[in-house]
Parts: sequence; structure tokens; C-alpha cells
Amino acid sequence: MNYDMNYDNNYDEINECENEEKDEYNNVKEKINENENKTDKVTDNVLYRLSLNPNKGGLQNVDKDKVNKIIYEVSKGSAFFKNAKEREKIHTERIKEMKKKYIELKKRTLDYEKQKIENLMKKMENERDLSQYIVHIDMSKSMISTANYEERKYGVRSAMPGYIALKLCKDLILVPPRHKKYHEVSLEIRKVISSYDPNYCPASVDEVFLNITNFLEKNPLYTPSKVTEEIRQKIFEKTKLTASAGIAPNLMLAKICSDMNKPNGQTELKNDANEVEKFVKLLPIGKVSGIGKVTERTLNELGIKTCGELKENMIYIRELFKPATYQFLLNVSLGIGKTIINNKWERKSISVERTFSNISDEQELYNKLLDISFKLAQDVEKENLKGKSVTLKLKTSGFEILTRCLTISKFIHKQEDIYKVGKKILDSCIEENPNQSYRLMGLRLSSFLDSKKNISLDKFVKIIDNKNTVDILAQKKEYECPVCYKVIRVDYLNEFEKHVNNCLNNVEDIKQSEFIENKKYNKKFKLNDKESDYKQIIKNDKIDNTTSEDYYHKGKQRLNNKSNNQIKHDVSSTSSKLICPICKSSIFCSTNEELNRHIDICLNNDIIKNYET
DNA sequence: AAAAGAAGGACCC
DNA sequence: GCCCAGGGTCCTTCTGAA
Repeated sequence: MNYDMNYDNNYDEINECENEEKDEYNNVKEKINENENKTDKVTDNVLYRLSLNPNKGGLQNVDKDKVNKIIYEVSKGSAFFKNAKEREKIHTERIKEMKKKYIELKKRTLDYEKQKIENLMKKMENERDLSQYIVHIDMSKSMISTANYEERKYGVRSAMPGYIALKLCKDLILVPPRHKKYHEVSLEIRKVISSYDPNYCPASVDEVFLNITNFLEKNPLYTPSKVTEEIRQKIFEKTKLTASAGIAPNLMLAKICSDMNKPNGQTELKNDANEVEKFVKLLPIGKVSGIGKVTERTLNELGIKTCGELKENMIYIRELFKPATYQFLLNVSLGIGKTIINNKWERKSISVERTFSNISDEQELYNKLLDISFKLAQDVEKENLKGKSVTLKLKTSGFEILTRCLTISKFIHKQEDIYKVGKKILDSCIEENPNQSYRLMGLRLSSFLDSKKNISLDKFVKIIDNKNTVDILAQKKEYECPVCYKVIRVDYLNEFEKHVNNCLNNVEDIKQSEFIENKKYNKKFKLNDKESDYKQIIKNDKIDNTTSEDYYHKGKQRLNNKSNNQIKHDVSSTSSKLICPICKSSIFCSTNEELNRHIDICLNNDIIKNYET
């Protein structure tokens, strides 16, 4: 079967393929039912979940029949399969509810709403930005670790468990990925690409977005497809790797296009409203990045297979889905996407997780935690991060995933500290469910203290001006410390700076106060037994009375102050007056936002210093 | 009362 | 001989309060 569709010329082919897929799917289903004598819907859907996704590239010429059967037979009865079934049941239930609602909605006329939504869509279409030429380059199919094209012919996909892959393809040799090589290669590629757009954005190891609009302007002899051709050619020369590419007026469409001519070809969607509409109308929703298995099936069950059908049904989508999803789907249905490439990525979390053979023994679990905390601390150090939220992730032997998160008031990065917090969570998990055995454990650090990003003095000055209270260059003023969340009164900025430095230095250790502050956590995780418990867990951590007092107050303060814009200057107000644990100055909190700004400022104390002199 | 934090999911590569 | 990863992001729902 040929899934190599050419969207530029033949749109009908898409529909044909869709039907063929469906037929084939039913075919497999029947065969399995024959063998297994099972006809329940759940199995049916689980199969859908486990089956190959025919939308993805590189799967033409695969005997999907056979592949699906093998996957099914090897998987059935496993804990994984049972879990998939369970999840599927829940999903199916959800869909049933939606359908009911959908039918109800269809009975109503909704003329007014329809009009409204149509107007909105028209407006969006009119404002469609067609001025940009975005290119998406995808190398993944030529270099990715587990499933290359040869293997794919056998139906092997990445993330497939080895034993299944081996059944599919007896001669399969699992080659360990060579990350170094990847790195070198991707550097080469990026070098090439940056000459066409210095602001390109690496979307992943093997994917890149770039905007060639500027290049085209400067080189009028080129056409978009010619530029892309050249890029791919250069990449090939340098790395001997093929790449597929998509050219379109926005990121979303470019990505879809790059998927259409794999592994070594390109597809262009012209910057023309009619072309885009035509393209989108017949586009299967599953092709869109962001619509995965679940959403695809949900929409399918509502009779929506293409973006065109999606567009027709937006009124119902609006009622059936949550606002963010609705907004997303609305854009999708119109083929509207981002036209600006944002290459500024900042990480929000960092994590390590490991799968292992089932463990129920407490001690072994703690050992795993130790290992993982080491690995995480290493990574954290490499990235030079400090965070104050630690999340423990566990997967039971039955493939159920649970995550528990604990946020403390200090930013941590050291292995011992990560371990301490992780252990606290693990303790409570074990207590909750003593004999549970697990097959995976993970730790994540988040809520970072960002020391470099986004801190400019301008911002600070502006904020202060807006508030019309403090001038940065004036003296005897109040500043909010970004670390301790408090307002400091100082005569000179360097005092303030000193304060911040102190705060930053003290960020290191987790003290008892950290845990005490987190009352909710204490309750939930049964940590009321303070002294004895803490002494064991946090060894060598002396309790600084002032500090713990203050943090306690701070926690209280924050809760008290949620909404009010109160009293920045009322020194006598007991509820708002705090002593900074670091510099011992009186401080006055109002909103968290302000406190955050304060943080930025403190972190930037170098700049402040320069400014001052 | 609103904002935030926690837990759970869906998705992507 | 093992026996469906691991690293991220974003969205949604629930909770809750000294």
C-alpha cells in the first residue's frame, strides 16, 4: 500500500487512504476476534492503542496485519496490557458522555452561536498571516536510534520493547545509540541552517524550524523550494544524511508538510489562502502535532476525521472541550499557526527516571531513590540549577503511575537535599501503601530560581516608577529581596546587595523550618511528629530559630496577604512586618508578584551595583 | 474569593 | 537473557482556609 501521498496534486488520495486504513484495521480486528473469540469493545480499542499508527511515516509496505497480531498476542495478558485496557475503559466512558452531550447539542438550533463562531472564523481567516516562509526540517527518520527504515519495514518502531521487536524482525540487531555522533552531526546541520536563518530553532535533536523569508528577500532569484532543496543538499553533503522538509506559512503546517515526503523529500504548501484551506480541509486530524491517540479517537467517535470536519463542528467542540483545547482545535481547523519562531527555550524542570524489575522491598526502594537522586544532582549541577519543588514519580507493577510533589521554601541542588525531600515523599508513599511493588521511580526538580534570565535594571526601575514609591537611585528606600521575599529598608544599595548575597548563600540547606512551613504537606504526609522525625531525616541541620520563625511568618504572611494590596509602609502593623532572616531588616510584603520582581532584582545585584556607581 | 499548589494525563521526540 | 523508555511541556481538575 502506498501512503506516499502528494497533497499538492491529489487530495482525493487522502480519503482513499483513510478508507483503506479503516478496512485494514477492521480486518485485523476480525482476525484477532476469530482467534481469541473476543468481541468486546475494550479489546477493540486497546488494539487501536497498541497498533501501529499508519499516519506516521516509513510504514508503507508493512504487513500491518501480521504486525498487529503479533503485538496483540505477545502483549495480551501482560500487566501492561491490563492497564491499557483499564485506561481505555475510562476513556471510552468519557467518550460516551461526550457523545450524549453532542447529540443533545445537535438537537438544538444554536443559530446565534453558529453565526458568532462563523464570524470569528472569518475574522481569523482574514487576519491569517501569509507573509512568512517557514521551513521544518526533519532528520529523525534517517538517524534515530531504535527504528530505522529497514527495521520499520518490519513494523519495528521506537520505544517498542525489545522482545516484541525481535519477534517482528528476527535479524534485528539492537545498536546502542551513539550520542556523541548525533551531537556532532546536529552541530554540522545547524551550521548549515544558520546561514539561511540565524534565528533558527532546534525543535529537538533532529528537527529544526527556520524562517527563510529574509533570505528570500535578499536573494530574489531563489524560490522557497529551491532554498529548501539547497539546504537539504548541503546537509547531505556534510553528513551523508537525508532530511525531509516542509515549507509552509506557519510552523504547524510546515511540520505537517515535512512529514509528507519522507525520508528524503520536501513538500511545499504555498502561501495562499485558498491553498491552505484546501490543504487543511482534507487533512486527517491525527497528522497535526498535538493531536495524539486519545484526542484523535475522541474526535473520530464524534464523526470528525479531517480538519475540514473539525471546522464544521467547532460549535460543538466549543461546548464539548475545555477552553484551551477549543482554542487549539479552532486554530487547527483553520490551519492557523505560529508564524514566529521562538528559539528562546528555558527549561522548567529536570528529571531522571528509571525502570527496573519490580521492587517492593523498602530498603531497595530507598536505594533506588539514592541512585536516582545522584543522577539528578549530577544533571542539575551540569545545568547549574536550583529548584524548590521535588516530584517523586512511581509506577506500580500494574503500570499505574503516581506522582507526588513537595515544594519547600529553599532552592536546592545538592544530592543530599534532593534525596532528603525525595525520601520524605517516598516515606509517605510507602506508608500509604506498604507492600506495593514498583517498576519505575523518578525524581524531578522544578520551580527554579532563575538567576540569569530576564533580569534587567530597566525593568526594575520601571516597576518602581509605576508604583510611584521608590526610585532606585534614591536612598533610604525599600527593596524587595527576591530570595527571601521580603522588603528591605536600606540607606545604600550595597546594603541591599549584601542582603541578597546572604540570602543566596543561605539558599543551600534545607532546614527544619522548610518542612514546618509546609503545613499542608505535613498533614497530608503525616509529618506531625516533628522533632523526632526531622532529626532523623535532616541530620546535621541546626535549627536557626530566627530563620524558622521568620519563614513561619512568611508562610503565614503570604496566606494572609493573598488579595490585599496592603500597607507597604506601616511599620507597626504586626501582620505585615517581618524580619528578614538574612539581613535582619524589617520588611513588608504585599503581593507575590512584587516579591518575585524583587527576586529578579536581587539576583541582578551586579547590575545594580554598576548602576549605582 | 482567588490564587496556587498538587496530582494526573496527553503529547512529543 | 531481559520483557513497553526517558526526558520534557502543557492542560485540567481538585483542593482548600492560620
